Amino acid sequence: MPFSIKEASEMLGCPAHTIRYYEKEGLLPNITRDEHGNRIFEQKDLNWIKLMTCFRRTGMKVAALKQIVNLALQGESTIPQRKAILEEHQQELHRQQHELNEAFYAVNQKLSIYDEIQKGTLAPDRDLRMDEGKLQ
Amino acid sequence: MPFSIKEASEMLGCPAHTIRYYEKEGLLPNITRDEHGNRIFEQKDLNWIKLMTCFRRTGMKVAALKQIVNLALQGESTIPQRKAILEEHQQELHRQQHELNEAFYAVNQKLSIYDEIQKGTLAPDRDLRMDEGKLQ
DNA sequence: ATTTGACTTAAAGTACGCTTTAATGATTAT
DNA sequence: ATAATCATTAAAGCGTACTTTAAGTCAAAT
Repeated sequence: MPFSIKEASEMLGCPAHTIRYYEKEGLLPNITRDEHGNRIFEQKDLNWIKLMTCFRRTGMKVAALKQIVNLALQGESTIPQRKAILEEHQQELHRQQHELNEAFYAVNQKLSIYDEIQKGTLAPDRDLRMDEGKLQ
Repeated sequence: MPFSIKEASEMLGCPAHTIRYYEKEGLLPNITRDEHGNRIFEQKDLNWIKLMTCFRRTGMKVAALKQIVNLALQGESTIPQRKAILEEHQQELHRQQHELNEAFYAVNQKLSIYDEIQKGTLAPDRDLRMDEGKLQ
């Protein structure tokens, strides 16, 4: 059940150096060590790292994650603050969803313009243009 | 119909310095100048900048945008390469959508765990844990 | 025995995308 | 006339998140 940093790294798809970096930054407060000082990862640690990387990949800053951890370590009374941080990230996710939708629209439009040029349906001089007004 | 850099900046919600930086990097090849060397932005320029920032905000690198522009300047024969770049970005958008969905799930779950702790429905010692197995 | 490989640390380096600074010039307002 | 406001450039600086390097410890394999 316990894993080495290499195993953890492989299971998570996350470089061992990055895991050490996260621990140093205070994102992983409960990683124990064996008799040689080597890190031991349990399943719950992997789950926590998964959560951290999930939030990181969607743009939450290391400093914000650190803050959540620090608050959690102070106990239940800090739940309102933690909630506020997560709700802020939820907002950020909504913003990203909006940007993603716009980008999907734009890339699809560009690709179909290319198709039309290649089929000869469209004059070829629109290379550096958007179709006016369609992108908010 | 023509705009100063300040007007463009305000209309786009993008710092003037950033617009200059994009031009210097070759992302905006067709910006003309007035008799004093000041940039003049037309609606089509604004549309193009909008497209560039849309792609940038979703993680496309400045170098990739530059490459698209360079290819477009070489004419219609480069459409296949441009298409390839855009299709790669489309893949990237799908990856981001997946990450966004995971993050939405995780943040919602965390928030409802907080709610349950506050309502007394859940024991309060799960602060640093994910609910096992629910996040892929 | 010694080589191989996994682990440790602290610190320096890198990539990227701006952002700020500094030095200068022109137009408009008072 | 002079100050404020807008513009220009090149270059330096910055923030973030790693990533790499260097130097070392330990245990198993040859």
